[in-house]
Amino acid sequence: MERARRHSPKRDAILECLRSTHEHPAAEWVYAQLKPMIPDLSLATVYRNLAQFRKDGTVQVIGNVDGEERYDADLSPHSHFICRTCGKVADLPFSPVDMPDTSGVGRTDSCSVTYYGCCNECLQIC
Amino acid sequence: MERARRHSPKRDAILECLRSTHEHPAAEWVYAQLKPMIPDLSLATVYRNLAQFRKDGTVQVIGNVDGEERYDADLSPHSHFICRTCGKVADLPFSPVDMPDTSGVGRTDSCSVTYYGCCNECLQIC
DNA sequence: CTAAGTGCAAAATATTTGCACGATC
DNA sequence: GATCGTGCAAATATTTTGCACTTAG
Repeated sequence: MERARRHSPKRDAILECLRSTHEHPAAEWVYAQLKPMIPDLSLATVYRNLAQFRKDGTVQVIGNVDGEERYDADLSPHSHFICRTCGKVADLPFSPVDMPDTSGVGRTDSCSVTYYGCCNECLQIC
Repeated sequence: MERARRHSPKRDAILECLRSTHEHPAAEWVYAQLKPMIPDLSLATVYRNLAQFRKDGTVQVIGNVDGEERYDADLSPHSHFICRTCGKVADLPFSPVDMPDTSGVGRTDSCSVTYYGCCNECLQIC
C-alpha cells in the first residue's frame, strides 16, 4: 500500500538543502535558505516534506531545540552536541553504548546519545 | 544575586506531583492531576514553576514528545525509553558512555542517552 | 512594606490542515 | 484525467507574558 512518490523540484531542493549542510537546521532555516532561489516556496511545503522525509526515514530528527525541531540528513551513526546557549548542533563521533535489556518496557529500535554544554563560540562571549 | 524563593503551596504541590510519579509528565498532565485538589490553580502557574525548577536544576527535561516538554524530578543518572507510538517515557538503568573529546566543539556538561521503540502495551495492540 | 506568586486573558510560536489550483505521470 | 504537490490562509497546540491582585516574609 505504498503511495506513489511523484517527482517534485521543491522536494528535491529541500532534501538537497538538508544534505548539503551541517547546520542540523529547523524547518524555518531550510525555508529561509531556499526562498531566495524558489520565491514561490511556501513554509507549509517545507513542513510537509520534512514530515514525509521523517516518516520514511530519509532524514532523522535530532530533537527539539528552543522550541524548534531540528533535522539531520546524515543517517550514519553519530552523536550530537547541543549548545544550551545558542542552540547550535554539532556532530560528534559515534559513542558506543551497551544496549540494555529493554524487554521489560518495550522493543528498542534506536538509541540516541546527546551531549549538552556550551559551544566554543559562546564560551568566548560569556 | 540569588533571588529569594518564597514559600508557596502551589509550587510545593507541583514539585511533589513530579516527585511522586514515574510518568515523566508534561505540564498539562501535572495541571490535570492537581486541578481537582487545587481548584484555583492556573496552567500558567504550572508552566512558570516548571520553568523555574528547570532553571535551577530541581528537575530535568527529558525532551519534547509529540510536541510537549516532558519533565523528570529524578536527577539520579539513568536513561530513558520513549515509545514512538504512545509517547510513554520509561526509566532504564544508566548506560555508561565514553565521554568523547568535545573540546573541538565546546565544553560538555551533561549527556543523555535515550532509546526509542515501541512499548510492550503498544506491541500488543499493533 | 516590598518583592514574589498567581489567575486570567491575550499574545507569541511552531506546526498542521482545508481547500482550490497546478503539476506529474 | 486521476492523484499528488503546493500556496495561502486559517486553525491548532503549546508555551509565554502583561497586568492587576494576592500573599509571604
